[in-house]
Amino acid sequence: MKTNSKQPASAAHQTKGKVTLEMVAIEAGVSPSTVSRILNGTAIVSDDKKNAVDQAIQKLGFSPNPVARGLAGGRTMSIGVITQAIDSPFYGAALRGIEETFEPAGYSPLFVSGHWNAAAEVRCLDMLKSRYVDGLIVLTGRLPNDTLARFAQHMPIVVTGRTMDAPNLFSLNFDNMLGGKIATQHLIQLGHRQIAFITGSKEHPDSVERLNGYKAALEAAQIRFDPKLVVQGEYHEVSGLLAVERLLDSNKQFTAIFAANDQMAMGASLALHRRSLRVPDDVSLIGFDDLPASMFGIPPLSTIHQPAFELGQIAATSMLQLLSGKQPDAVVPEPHLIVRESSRRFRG
Amino acid sequence: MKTNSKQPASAAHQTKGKVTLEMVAIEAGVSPSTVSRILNGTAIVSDDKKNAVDQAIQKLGFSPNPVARGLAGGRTMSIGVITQAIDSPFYGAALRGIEETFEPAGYSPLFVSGHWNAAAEVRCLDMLKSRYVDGLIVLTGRLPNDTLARFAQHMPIVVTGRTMDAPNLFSLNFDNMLGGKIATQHLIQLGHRQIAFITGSKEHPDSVERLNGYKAALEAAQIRFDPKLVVQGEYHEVSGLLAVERLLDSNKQFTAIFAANDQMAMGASLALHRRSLRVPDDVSLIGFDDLPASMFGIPPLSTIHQPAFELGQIAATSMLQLLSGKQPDAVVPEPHLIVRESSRRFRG
DNA sequence: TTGTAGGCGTTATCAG
DNA sequence: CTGATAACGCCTACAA
Repeated sequence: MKTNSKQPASAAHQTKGKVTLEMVAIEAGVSPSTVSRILNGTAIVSDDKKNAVDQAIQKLGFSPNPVARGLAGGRTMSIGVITQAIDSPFYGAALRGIEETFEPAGYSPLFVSGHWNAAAEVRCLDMLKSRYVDGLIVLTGRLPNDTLARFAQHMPIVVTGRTMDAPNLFSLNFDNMLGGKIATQHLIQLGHRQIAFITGSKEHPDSVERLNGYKAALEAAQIRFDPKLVVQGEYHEVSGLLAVERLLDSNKQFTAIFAANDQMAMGASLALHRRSLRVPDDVSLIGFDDLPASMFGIPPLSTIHQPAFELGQIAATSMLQLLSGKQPDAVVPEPHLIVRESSRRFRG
Repeated sequence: MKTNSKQPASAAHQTKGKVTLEMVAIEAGVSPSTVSRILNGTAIVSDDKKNAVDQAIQKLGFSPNPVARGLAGGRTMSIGVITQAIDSPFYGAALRGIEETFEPAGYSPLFVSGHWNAAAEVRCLDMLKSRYVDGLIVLTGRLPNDTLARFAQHMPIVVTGRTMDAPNLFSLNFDNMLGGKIATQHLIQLGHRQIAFITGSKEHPDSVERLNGYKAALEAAQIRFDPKLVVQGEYHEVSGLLAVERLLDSNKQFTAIFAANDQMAMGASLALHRRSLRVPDDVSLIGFDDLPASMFGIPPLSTIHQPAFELGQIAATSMLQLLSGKQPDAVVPEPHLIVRESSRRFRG
């Protein structure tokens, strides 16, 4: 809990007429440049002047104007954040993590949606550049690596959902393959051998990684991979529902389903329910992401926890480090299994 | 050092080096002020100059710098949006509506979270003002009306979740009372007479309105209002779950539950499930909001549809109108009932 | 109708 | 170390 107990001195809270840097300079009896230098730590200034300025700042309740800063080539104190849908239940938590870690640092995030569309993301990029953001956080998306690398020449970038190496850029990847493997292993350990997999959108790299994890787990358990058990989804509820219906209609036997995300798992669950198949009694189900809502599904959904909130925090922290010239070294937590009530031992 | 070298105008679409208004002016053979005037429609300019400028803009791929605009006192083309939690499943849709309607208009929203906390919202306000947003959209929250009215002197404001009248301010309210009434009536028409109500957070005005609707419906049906059937929740899943447990433990009889929002309904549903009470066979359940996920609950949740996405669109549209000097006249759609599978006729 | 000259609040580049 | 003096890119009087 941050209490931000930084109330400016006396009548400063009035904040009415804007206080400018120049006013501070006059009040402190120094030049504007000196004030600026103190504010930005751009150069060393004598202690007495520094004190005088600090006091003047307190007294007047001055706070630098980010817009003017932007124009003058300084820092805007704003970071562009390209998410893919502003209302995504998954990225939502990441945005919160970003917001919360930037706030105490005085930075404000600028959220824009890329809609999983490279062209749209490029537009976001231009918009953000025109607004002089100090840095950029890209939550996955489809921008080509080299576009990102090129952009990183202008401002620091933190990207998630991929691993790449470029100057002034830090990437944060989550081990989707491992997550997929863990989920599948869980089902296998429960005695399931006919495990269906609902994929995410074809173009999503993480979906294919999760599929790879599924295959790896199968192979490790010497279960033959059967393409007929793989059905295409698109990462949202209806697609999960439809996928299961197709699966059912195909008459392919299965005793468990691994959905590449929780939203599809929810859809799958409903499809099963409609056909009078009970979860987990008749078929076990596991999702991926651990959305807040998954805990309250009926039954509560077993899933792979993905640390979206922490991911946001880490991305923001890394950005802060980049901004201050340090090399970030954070690492995304490993996926881990959350066993709830949608999966259980297979009894033939 | 910049030698003021003109761009040879050809590779303009490259958008590389920033194109300034001054460059456009030179290209078109007019003065910067003329270009500005054309851009902002500030004054009448001769057709030929206008054409020349338009062409120059096309050719150079010019687009005005919002930061410079902000500093110079013009429009930043950005609108502050105070939402309450950036990852709220309910407001998420509204944000999307806002984003989508602003985009084609060239405005970009600045999303900040107020956390249902007046002090935090005031900080957001200051932050947004310092960033020279052209307008402000406030999604409910707890800011006092007069604070809003005062702020509206500086910039147009659109508020949701309340009805108030002030110059340069437009308010959009949803009929929560009616919604609550409709939900309760639905249950009553199904034959239920012992209907529990799970409230939202105490301080939320919409929660008490929904409760009022509940009471009104009861009264209209000549059912005595019983305070013991009202349990306190806090608008999130766990609180709904806990509320139902308390209700069950109180041994108070009931055959249906109306939860003041879908999230609590989900929690309630799980609590019922844990006690082996089936929805809707043993108890009918209805929520409020119609979250995207509610359609995929088990069973799919009956609820009151609240047009969050449209609300966002309407708020943004109204802002656009305010910005162009028109008086908004939009009105929020009325609540309506969505009957799904969590409610059914009572059979004693 | 159109151009010129300031100025918006900071930072950066020079001299001292 | 510190202080003038330009920018930054645009808008808005004021003049012409």
